[in-house]
Amino acid sequence: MKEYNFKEIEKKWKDFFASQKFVENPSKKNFYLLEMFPYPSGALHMGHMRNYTIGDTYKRFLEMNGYNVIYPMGYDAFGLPAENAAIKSGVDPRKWTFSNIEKMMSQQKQMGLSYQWDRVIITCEENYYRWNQWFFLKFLEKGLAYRKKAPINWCPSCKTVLANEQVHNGKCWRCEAEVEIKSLEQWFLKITSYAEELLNDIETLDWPERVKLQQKNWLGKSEGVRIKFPLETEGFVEVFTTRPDTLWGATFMAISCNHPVLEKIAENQKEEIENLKKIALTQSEEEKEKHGVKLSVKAINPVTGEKIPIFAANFVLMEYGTGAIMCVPAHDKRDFAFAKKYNLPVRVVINPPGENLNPEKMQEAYVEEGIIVNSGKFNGKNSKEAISEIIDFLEEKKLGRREIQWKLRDWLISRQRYWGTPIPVVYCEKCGIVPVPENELPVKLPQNVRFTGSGNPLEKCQEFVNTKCPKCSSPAKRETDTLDTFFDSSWYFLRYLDSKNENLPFDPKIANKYMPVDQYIGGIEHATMHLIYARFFTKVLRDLGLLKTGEPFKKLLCQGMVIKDGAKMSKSKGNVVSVDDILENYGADAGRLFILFASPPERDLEWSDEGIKGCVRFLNRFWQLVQFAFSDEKGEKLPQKEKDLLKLNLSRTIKKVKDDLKNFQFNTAIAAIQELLNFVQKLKNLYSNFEELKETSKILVQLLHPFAPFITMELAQSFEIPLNKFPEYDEKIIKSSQKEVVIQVNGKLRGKIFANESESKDDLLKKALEKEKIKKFITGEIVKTVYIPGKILNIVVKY
RNA sequence: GGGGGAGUGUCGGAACUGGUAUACGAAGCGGACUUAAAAUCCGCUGCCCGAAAGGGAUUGAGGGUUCGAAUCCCUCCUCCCCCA
Repeated sequence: MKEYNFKEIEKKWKDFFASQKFVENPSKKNFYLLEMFPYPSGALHMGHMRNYTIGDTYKRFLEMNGYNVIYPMGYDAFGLPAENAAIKSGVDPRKWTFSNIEKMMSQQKQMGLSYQWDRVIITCEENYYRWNQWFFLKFLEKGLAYRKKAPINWCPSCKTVLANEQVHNGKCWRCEAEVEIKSLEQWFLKITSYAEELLNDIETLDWPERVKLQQKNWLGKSEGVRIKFPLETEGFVEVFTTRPDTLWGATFMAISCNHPVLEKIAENQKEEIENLKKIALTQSEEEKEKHGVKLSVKAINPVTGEKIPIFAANFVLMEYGTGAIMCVPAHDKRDFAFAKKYNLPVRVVINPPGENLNPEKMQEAYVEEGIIVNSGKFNGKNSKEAISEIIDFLEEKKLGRREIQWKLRDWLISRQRYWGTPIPVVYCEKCGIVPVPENELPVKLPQNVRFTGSGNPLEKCQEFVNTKCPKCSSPAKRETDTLDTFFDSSWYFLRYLDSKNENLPFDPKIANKYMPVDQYIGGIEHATMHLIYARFFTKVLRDLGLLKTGEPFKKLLCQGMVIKDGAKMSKSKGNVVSVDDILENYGADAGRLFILFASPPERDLEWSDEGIKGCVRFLNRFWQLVQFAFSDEKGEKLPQKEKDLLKLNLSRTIKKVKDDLKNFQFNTAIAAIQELLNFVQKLKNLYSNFEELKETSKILVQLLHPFAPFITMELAQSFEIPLNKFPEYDEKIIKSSQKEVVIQVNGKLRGKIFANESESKDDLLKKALEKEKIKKFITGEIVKTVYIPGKILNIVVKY
């Protein structure tokens, strides 16, 4: 008998799996299955392996159930690591990236992933990023892209811009110099104009609740009111608040140190305010202490008529709301702390139910809802319920108006980096900002640049920077910023569908046929950024007439992390398991099987070397059994009872595996197959090569195929087992089978009786009472019996 | 600080809609094969009492609803993730 040699088998079939093409059978339904494409950082890690194993298993299952499945793969190839490698070791980012892609692709092929490789896209290739530029121009035309000043992290020693994650405790990650905040003109996309729609459409998505919630929080819609506070001199300052129920308790006001009103009312305090600005810039939100400069001019609380002090404060942002807030120390934590520090009055306007707060004795702000006091005609009302009434009152008196605020900011897409999509605009002294005409795309990334680690290499590349104005042909300069790589990943799923199109990013007819993506699989870390940007992009493309759908991903599965020794795998912890080692030592089938078996997909997966050995053992037993079934070995006849039981178990297992796979419950599906194998093996030990063993093995091979494609493919070829259809089960056999009914006395297990589901309660009770083991617990009068057919009979006895 | 998720044997994890808690796998123990080991195969294996038959307690802690709770409700504890 042939031994199971995974190396030989996997080598034999990997190219076959990698050469699969999408064949559209019009009588079958289409299904678009998508996995998040990787950043080509070097080699696959276990998180990738988990993501793709889930996808490929599901894809094979769908195909066996009669779907045409679109299953593409690509590489998110622009980004910082390539550029950092160039700075560090002088390698060309392009070469670095492509050699990583080659490595990762070969690993993916070794895993047996059956991607349609003819669709592959690599975002750093011209035929991809030119369409980024094309989209940028469309955004510009539609008024959805604009320039404005925005703060960036600047390392004065490396002379470069840093991403947030490259700033560690206010210092540059590479040279540890203090990071400065600089203000630069940068490009933004107006994602905020889609905020309302992005929020409303969340309801239509079949996504995990926690991701939907994270998106809602990220968008951060708050309904409130804009209130005018007159100044004692002249003019007014507007504040935005979601808590107008506390307006009567506003005893001071805080405004941003960049607030324009300061020009008028704080001329004599300029120096103090400048000092405050410095604190605001250098400290991160977390460690920032609340500082304020008391202004000489006071404001008037519009409902109490009281004069209240104004502070320029470092914790009020000009970007959010109106750049000014009303402060209610009694009912807001931050205001309370500030009031204590500067010795400001605290006035209670909301009492907890059944209690009267004493402002002098309060240790902390009372932020909950309660009963309104000290607020004129609203006294005695519930604070939360009264909010809307109070806003009506303010609108009526022309003191304020209803307003909606969002936490969502416009999307900053400028990166002062080389390795990204050049933003296709030109700066001309005469014409200003001029978009590069469509027919001149792509604006190519120059190849001969130097990476010094200081500044953006594009700025120093003269043949790139110097150009002619497309409008007036006078000398002009190119934009040297490149696009955020989230731009690339916001539409890649559309390019897959028509990856070779030379005239358009994709043909709308083709996209409309397959969009939206039916199932998207990826990590939870993308719950906000990528998944919001892609949704936004899709809506814009819909409004450009390129797409019918406004939502890209119908269903989403977020897989958990792969951990080892209780911690996330990372180089610094030294607990990284290499994908190459797994494939080399245990094989792709065993690796896939273990990943799916060890934990349900959405939960974290604890890696275990012992665990994967268990999967190797299972595959070995599986191989041996099927080989034996198709050998010349003779067997005995199965007794009728065993025959029936085998039939029942087959149907039950097929049903369970099918149902579980539909719900991504791979772990229990595999357990069911193992259970079946254990059962069949016991029959084999007793009856050797019994007649039904061949048919049973065939079903086992078919059931296991989506999980372990190599071993099953090899067996299928040897013994002519079709793998194009998922096996079928007989519902009748499952329904009519006898079930073990549990007999309880007062809720405690006292015995078991086999019975049909049609068995009557009285008959079963009679049978139960005949049993000595059960009878002895009936020590009093039977008050009640509860019978769930096929499950339990509970006899309730009174003592 | 805000939001979310999770606590079940020695470990990873099962348990349908409230209905046999611990499926499946790992580890452990015993046996077979072997000169020996590994591999493989067979059997046992959550805890307490008991020689056994059997019985009792048990799903982070405490309480409640119910004939019946890992599952539903309340209070509390611990861990993880995301956002700030």
